[in-house]
Amino acid sequence: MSGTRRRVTQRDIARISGVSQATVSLVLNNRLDAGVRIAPETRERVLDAIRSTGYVADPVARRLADRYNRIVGVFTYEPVFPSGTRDFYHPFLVGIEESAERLGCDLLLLTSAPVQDGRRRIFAEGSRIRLADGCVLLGRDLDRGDLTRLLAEGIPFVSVGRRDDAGGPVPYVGADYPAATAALVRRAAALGHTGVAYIGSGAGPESFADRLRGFNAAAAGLDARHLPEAVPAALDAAVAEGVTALFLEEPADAPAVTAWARAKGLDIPSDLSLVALGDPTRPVSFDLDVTGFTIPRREMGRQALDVFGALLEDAETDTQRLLPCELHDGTTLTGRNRP
Amino acid sequence: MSGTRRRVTQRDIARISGVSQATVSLVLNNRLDAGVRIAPETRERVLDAIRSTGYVADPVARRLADRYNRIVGVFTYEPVFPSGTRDFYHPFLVGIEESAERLGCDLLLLTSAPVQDGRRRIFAEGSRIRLADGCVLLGRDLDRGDLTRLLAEGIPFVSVGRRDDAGGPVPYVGADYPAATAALVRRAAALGHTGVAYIGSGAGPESFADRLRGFNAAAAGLDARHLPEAVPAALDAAVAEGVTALFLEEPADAPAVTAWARAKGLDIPSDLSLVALGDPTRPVSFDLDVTGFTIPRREMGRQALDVFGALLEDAETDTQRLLPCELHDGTTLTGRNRP
DNA sequence: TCAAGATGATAATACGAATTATCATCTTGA
DNA sequence: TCAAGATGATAATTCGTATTATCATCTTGA
Repeated sequence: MSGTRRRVTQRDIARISGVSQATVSLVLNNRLDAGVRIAPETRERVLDAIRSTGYVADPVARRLADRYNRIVGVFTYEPVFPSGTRDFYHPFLVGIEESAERLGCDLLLLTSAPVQDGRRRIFAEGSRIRLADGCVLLGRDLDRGDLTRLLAEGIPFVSVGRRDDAGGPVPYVGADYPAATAALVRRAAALGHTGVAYIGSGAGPESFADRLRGFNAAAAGLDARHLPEAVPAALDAAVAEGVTALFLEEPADAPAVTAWARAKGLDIPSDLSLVALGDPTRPVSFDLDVTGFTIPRREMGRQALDVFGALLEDAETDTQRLLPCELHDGTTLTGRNRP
Repeated sequence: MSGTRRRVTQRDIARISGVSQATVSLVLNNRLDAGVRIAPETRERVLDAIRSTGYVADPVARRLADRYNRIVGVFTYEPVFPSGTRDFYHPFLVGIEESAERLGCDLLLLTSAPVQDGRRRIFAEGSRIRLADGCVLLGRDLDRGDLTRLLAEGIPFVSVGRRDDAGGPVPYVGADYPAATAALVRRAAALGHTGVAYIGSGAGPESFADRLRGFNAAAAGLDARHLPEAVPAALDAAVAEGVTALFLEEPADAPAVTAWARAKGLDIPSDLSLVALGDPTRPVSFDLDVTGFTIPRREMGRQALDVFGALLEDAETDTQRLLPCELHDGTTLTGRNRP
């Protein structure tokens, strides 16, 4: 390469067009306030120099001066391009990218955030979050401390997925798990199921708690129970007590549950119905078309950036949104005819 | 938001411990050079203040004082998170991310680049390519004009995939298609195939031309032909003239070719062998385990950033690298026993 | 006793852009 | 003709950190 290359700076533009650095800055920011005046022909001269050099402000310097860069940080609590969960996270990113393109923003993948205790922390030493105008957070369970600090420092951000308050309301675009889960429970009830079970912790990440809440609300009149883990012993007991429909918090558990059922000589769905509360977070190869609902991942990503844009511009928006999930008619939930 | 709590700065630390800001910086960076001396007890005092306040250097300011902003632009000629080609581009990004994390760089996805004539252009009006220290280019066919201009302007960049000169040598990390293709042709020859055909344009992107070149080189003594398109008529003719092994430039065409063969009553591989020259760029669901080679995508991404780092630091490196492809033993290339 | 060297810390400045206060110069109107 | 206002541009400063040149002060040794 031709020796040492230096960025083109405002000083360079100033020298080329015969004005001061301050003038260049004023032209660039299109300042038209009272008190700031630039002669049209001077403005043109500066703009010409900018065009001919392709000058772009150094985002680092801009941030130091507290300006925006049209850069959105994307922070995930796992590697951004994970191998295992990529199929799950990919649609979110597709949506995010779509909106970014529309908004004319670039995405900064916060890859240099070091991994501590097996997961990333936003505010680890040297985190470059401040390079971006703010960030979008992706991941199943975010660190509560991170959220609190983001709020406290006034850094604009949006979570993909509903979040509980963290020292203040957290902006998010989530999926309406309670509604979707409740709808499926009601469908099961309408099909004659009276013994239903929720399989999964129902605690930890908000998305788990939300599902369980929806389940409990809709199962009020039924014989409902909650199995924190999909272990054979618990499943055995539930079935023995008359449970005929299982609701899976983690759809990736479906193969394991199916295997158990097969071993027990139970047919799905004629003996036992199976409902998946969402999409599998791990890739599973599976032959059953499980009834359940689909998380509007792409749309969540898209709207997350919309909310983010509104936050930056202090525009009025609904900063806490729950999007409806689409119910999926599979083959694993059928009518209950036995007495 | 709870008022604006100002960051703790070196100035604050300096005030607390009764020294100058410069001293704080020296202590922080643990400078022990000749000419820089800090009394142990002063150092302790400063460190105490740092510990008690939880001070962390502002990465933005730190970078401003640096020559580089440690941002690597990632430019793709299609959306970075495409739906259709995701499985193909994904591994490159994984590798790029890995190296970025190691280098302490952040990745800026240039999603704001406007699409013109159906593809993105680097140097459009308002291009933000100069936000970063340089960039990594991804895509099957890059715009020659863009490459020329990048070279002319001395912007550090590395192409993922080999590129022809564009007014100068283009730094790249590519896959050695000629070698891999030639190896497979030789293997076919060793298995008794004498009539072989290359299916695909063999022109346009460098990766296509490279494959055809490798094919022709290794097929010198055979009855070789080149079918620019995988259309039935051409395939019929080739087979009629004694071709027994097909080499697919675009592995995603495999299902179409297989369907044609099936319709003609040709069995793969007993009547006709099939070789895939790389990985499918589009997702295909397919039941055959096609013999061919695999592009070292992750490693290409990784090394691309290594080269990029070397370019930035004017370090000596091989800036044009071809990585070997791994041959994949499938079930579609077998011995030819007929006379 | 006094110059030479060692020691410890600081002032000044750079990095690149944004902003405010200020300064010339030119128009007016009376 | 001259003060008041309009016009156009700039010098100086800010953001937080890193670095270099410089400056006191204190030890030595002869």
